[in-house]
Amino acid sequence: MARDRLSKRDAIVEAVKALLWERGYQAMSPRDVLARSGAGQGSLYHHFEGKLACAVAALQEVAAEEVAAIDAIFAAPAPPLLRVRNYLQRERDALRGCRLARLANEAAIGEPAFRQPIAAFLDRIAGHLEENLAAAQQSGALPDQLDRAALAAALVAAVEGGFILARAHWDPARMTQAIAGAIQLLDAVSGPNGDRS
Amino acid sequence: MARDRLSKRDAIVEAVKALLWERGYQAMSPRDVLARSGAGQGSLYHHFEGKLACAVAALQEVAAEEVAAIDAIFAAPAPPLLRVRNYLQRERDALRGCRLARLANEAAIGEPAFRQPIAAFLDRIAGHLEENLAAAQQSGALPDQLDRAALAAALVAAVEGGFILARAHWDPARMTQAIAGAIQLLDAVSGPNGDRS
DNA sequence: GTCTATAGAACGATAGAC
DNA sequence: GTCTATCGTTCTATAGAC
Repeated sequence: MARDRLSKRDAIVEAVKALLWERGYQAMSPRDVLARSGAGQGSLYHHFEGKLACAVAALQEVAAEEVAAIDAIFAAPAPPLLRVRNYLQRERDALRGCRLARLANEAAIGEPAFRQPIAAFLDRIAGHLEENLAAAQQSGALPDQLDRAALAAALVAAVEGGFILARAHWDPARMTQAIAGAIQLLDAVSGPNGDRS
Repeated sequence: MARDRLSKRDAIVEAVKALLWERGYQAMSPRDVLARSGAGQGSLYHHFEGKLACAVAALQEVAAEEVAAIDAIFAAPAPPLLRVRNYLQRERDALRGCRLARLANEAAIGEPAFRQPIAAFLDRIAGHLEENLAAAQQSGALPDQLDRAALAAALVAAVEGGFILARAHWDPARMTQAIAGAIQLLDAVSGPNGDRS
C-alpha cells in the first residue's frame, strides 16, 4: 500500500459517494459507510457532524465531478446544436439513475445544504444549453421566438425524466427512446442544416 | 356491503397512500402507518405480509386513481394536440412530486410488484399520448415522419423530469418552465393550426 | 379482526482509550 | 486521527389475549 495516502476521511467520502448512488441517502446507514470504507465509528464522527454532513460533503464532490464532465461536453469544438445533441445522447447508465438528481425525492432534499449541489448541477446543464440554443438562434438555425430558458429546462427534464422511465420499467431502452423523442423535436424545429450551424 | 366505518385494513391502506406520497417507501415505517391510521400492530400484520405488501396494495390503489384521472383528461372532447397539451399543462403539486414516479428511485423498485403499478401508470400516459399524436399525424397537424412512441416518451419524461427540477430547486416554477418548453417544441413542429386539428 | 406487549436487529450517535 | 465499545431509539415483525 505504497499509495495509501487516502485518509480515512477520504475513504469515508468515497464510500458515501458510492452508496448514495447505489441506494440513496435514507437507505444508506453509517454502518454501511464504515463497512465499505474500512473506517471505525470514531473516524466518521471525528470528521463529520453526522450522516447528513458526510452526505453533503460527498454530494459536493460528486457535483464537482459531474459538472466537470458536463463542461467538457460543452467545451468540445462543435456547432451549438450539435453540442446540445451531444449532451442529450451522452452515454448513461440509465438503470443507476442520475448521480445527483436521483436524490431529489429524498426527504433530505428539504435541507438546503443537501439540495444545493444537486440544484447547481442541474443549473449548470441548463446554462450551457441555453447558451448554445442562443448561439443557434443567432446563426439562424433555431427560430428566434423560442424561449431558450424554457427549452433548456425541457431538455434537462427530458433527460432526468428519462432516468425515471428507465428505472420504473427497469429497462434502459426507455430512456434512450425518450431522448430520441427529444432530439426529433429539436431536429424538427431547427433548420434543415441545424447541426452545421 | 353495509355502510360500515372504514375497516382497519382500509384505514391502513389510506395511511400508506399518504405516507408514500409525503415521505416515500423507505422513509415510511410501520409505526408511522399505525399512528396515522389508528390501527394496532396486529391489524397491519393480519392484513398484510409486511411493509412491502401493504405498500404494493397502496400503490395499486394510487395507480387506479391516477389512471382514472389521466383517462378523464384524454376522454375530454378536444382535438388530439389539445388533449396532449391538456395533459402537459394539467394542474400539479410540483413540490410533492408524482405520486407514483416519485418512487422510481427507491431501492424497492427492484421488486416487480412494487414497480408494476408505477410502470403501468407511465405506460397508460404514453399510450394516450401516442394515440393522439397519431391522430394529429393523420389529420396533417403533425409531420408523419416523427416517431410517435419516442415523442410520447419524451413528453412523459419532460413532465416527470419537471417534478425533479421543481424539487431539486424547491421551486414549483421550474416545473412550469420545463412544461412550457415542451409545449413550445410541440407547437413549433405542429402546423399553424395544430390545436384545431 | 383488533388489540397490547415485546422480540431481535439495525439505526444514528457518543465515549474514551491509544 | 483512528480505534473499539456502547448508548438509547427506532425498525420490522411476531406472540398471544380478547
